[in-house]
Amino acid sequence: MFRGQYVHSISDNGRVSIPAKFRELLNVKYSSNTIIVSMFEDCLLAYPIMEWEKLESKMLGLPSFKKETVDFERYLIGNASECQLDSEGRINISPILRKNLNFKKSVVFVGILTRFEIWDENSWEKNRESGFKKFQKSRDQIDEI
Amino acid sequence: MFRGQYVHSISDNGRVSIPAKFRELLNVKYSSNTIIVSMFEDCLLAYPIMEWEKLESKMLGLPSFKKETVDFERYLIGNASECQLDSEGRINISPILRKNLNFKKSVVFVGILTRFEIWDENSWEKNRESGFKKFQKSRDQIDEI
DNA sequence: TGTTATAAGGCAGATTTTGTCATATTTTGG
DNA sequence: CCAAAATATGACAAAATCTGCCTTATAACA
Repeated sequence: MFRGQYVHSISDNGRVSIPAKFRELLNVKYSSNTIIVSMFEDCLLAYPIMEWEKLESKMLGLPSFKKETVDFERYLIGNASECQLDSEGRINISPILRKNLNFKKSVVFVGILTRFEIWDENSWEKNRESGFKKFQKSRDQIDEI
Repeated sequence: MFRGQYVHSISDNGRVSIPAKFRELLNVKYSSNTIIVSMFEDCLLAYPIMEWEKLESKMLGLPSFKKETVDFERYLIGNASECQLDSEGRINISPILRKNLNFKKSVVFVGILTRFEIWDENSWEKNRESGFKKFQKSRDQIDEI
């Protein structure tokens, strides 16, 4: 499972290396170094290809002209890009995604079970301040599930 | 699957190159460089010929005099045009479609699984601002499926 | 038929992406 | 605590991609 945080620097042309722990998980558990990176709120969302395909096959079953489907797909699929880790364990983040999320110098990888997020370091710091409050709010609801 | 966004510039006479990733998918998965381009909301909608034909056969099953069928077909089929990618991977967008959608200098390709959309860059920017809100609205509904 | 407009073919430069190597830094194990 | 291994990242070269431009082909029109 993806867990924990790692800060890496991102090059001018958008290349960044994936944390070794995550790479190992991709190799061992998913036997694949292909991931899909998309947007979600204020960060990138990365899935091992296998997990992403589960999501996509759900989508393919939806009524394809329905407004809600289009809005959802346009956002989540429309921002998605497939990445192969290179021999050094790096991927490229497209200029569009970097611009959208204001990626500057350093990014933070945040592992979340079957996926991981990638934040601009500054955004992550800002979000972390309000994060604890959000966490407090969510506590009770989660227990009820 | 078509995914992600790519910004390309469109020439004065309406020629534009299809993103390399999309071209590859057409070659590898669909073994054809013929696509059908039609209109949809504020953008063009492009299908590999094979996917388009699936859509057409669905339509043939619809009650052909029903108001909704006629309206839908008149719009989607009536605006459709077949395009072959040239040796450099480019297609021409007809003057009518360009005028309808106000295509100026740059267009954005948005991959959505079995099809992709083509937006004028300005329209896309405007839409994107409201896009996240729409995505938020659709999230819960999608989860329930 | 000749003229103009539109579409298509193809080359070539600019830019971007990718692959590989090298080096600095961190982690690990004895 | 030190040596060895693993990791992160910078730098450079090679390859791919995009796009402007020029040319040729086709169609539209007077």
